[in-house]
Amino acid sequence: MDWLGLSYDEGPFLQSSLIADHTAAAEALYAAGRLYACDCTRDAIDARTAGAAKPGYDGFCRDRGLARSPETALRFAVAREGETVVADLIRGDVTFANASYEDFVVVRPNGVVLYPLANLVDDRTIGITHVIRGEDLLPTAPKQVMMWEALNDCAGVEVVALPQYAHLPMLVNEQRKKLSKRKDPVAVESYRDQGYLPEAFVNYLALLGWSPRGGEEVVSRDVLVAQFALEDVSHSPAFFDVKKLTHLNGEYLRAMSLEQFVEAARPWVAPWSSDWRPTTPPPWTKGQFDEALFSRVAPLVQERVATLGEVPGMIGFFFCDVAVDEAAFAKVIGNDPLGQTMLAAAIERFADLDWTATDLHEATAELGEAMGLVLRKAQAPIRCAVTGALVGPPLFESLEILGREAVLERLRAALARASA
RNA sequence: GGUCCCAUCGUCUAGUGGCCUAGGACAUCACCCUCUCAAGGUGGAGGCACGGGUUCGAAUCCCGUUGGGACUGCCA
Repeated sequence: MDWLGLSYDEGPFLQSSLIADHTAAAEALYAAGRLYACDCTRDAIDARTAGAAKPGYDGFCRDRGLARSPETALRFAVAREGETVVADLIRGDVTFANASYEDFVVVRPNGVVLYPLANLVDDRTIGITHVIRGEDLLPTAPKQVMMWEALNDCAGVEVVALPQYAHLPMLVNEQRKKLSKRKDPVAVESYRDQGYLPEAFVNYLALLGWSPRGGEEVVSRDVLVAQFALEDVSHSPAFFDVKKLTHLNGEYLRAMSLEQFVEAARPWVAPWSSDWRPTTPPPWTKGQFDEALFSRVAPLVQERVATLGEVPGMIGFFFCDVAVDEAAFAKVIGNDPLGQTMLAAAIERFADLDWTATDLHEATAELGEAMGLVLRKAQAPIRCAVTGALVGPPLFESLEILGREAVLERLRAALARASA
């Protein structure tokens, strides 16, 4: 929540500190005859209702006039007729038949007030105006409305207006099932760890079930706050699409200034100088890393990554020994005589050359031309020798930044490796 | 089983009776750009679940069907 910049205006409140209120509310309800004692065990209820059309508690103890004891729980006497309406900000009035609710337990035999009532009492005492939660809680909303109104009817209990309810659509997985904390990757921290920006994450989340006016999907937090309305929220479940999140994150990354990008990437490229650090460290050491060098390299990768976690892998060759992609090496150098010739020619040509990206570019093009190779073919062995891979940041800028000595050294090493 | 919710491209959505031969975004495909990869540009394919109504006119309203989901604890 902190990471996402989401904060609260008051609280947090500890439910345990409001226990006296919970008990008082339960007593008031009992005194008003809305709660009754019940000593049925689960087994007894099941035995009684086995084969019945309607499962659940059958109201057996409702009229038995049982006295309260350490063996009795307190159940709420739900009206047998009529209906309860939940005025939902998102879905409108949702009507439930009271008969479809059983007399649910509100207080345990040991006196503990259960969550549904406790939660509701907290809302009343804290002055909650809006209850915004997942759609999965919609079926329990009538119970709360019933109890809320029952409480308002109790003598000596302050009348409090019902809060506004808003039941948000569920977030589902590929199987269209409600997202599960156990089975699905819902940990926000892991997105931070992978290098998603909080602004992008919040932006994407807002897009799930809601859309900004005007059609522009990249919206700042200010616009979000100004435009968002519960009434506009979609009614149907949404699938969390990481691909789209990733795209959006890339847009945010590219929209940053160089300074912002460099700073945002710090935890991934220089974790030792950052308060927070991702679980995967960069392939280089603190001694190998060069802050100034990174600033020069950053523009090369800023528009090529969609998450900050991708940065280290893309620029490792600037700071430490190249991790050679064997398949790539074999393809353009090991098994390709032309590639080796190209390297040899480059070593000679690069020895004395104005060390600028432009000259490097031209020289490589000319070398290739002399061998009948287009530039895309000519640069491949050089790229592989220097960066270890066939894909990466712009080659000639990279060579310029890396410096003549390092480049020549790697070209020679690759050539030696090929003939070994 | 019962109750409730939901139903527009693969995905997220715009759409509140005529502006819809249904718009956008992600993904996807093609082309362009190009030193690789991206980014960017252009274009393509792709959807109103089905059936009845209501109406001069339905993606939009009503009913039904089908499909999906949630809930159904002396857990929170």
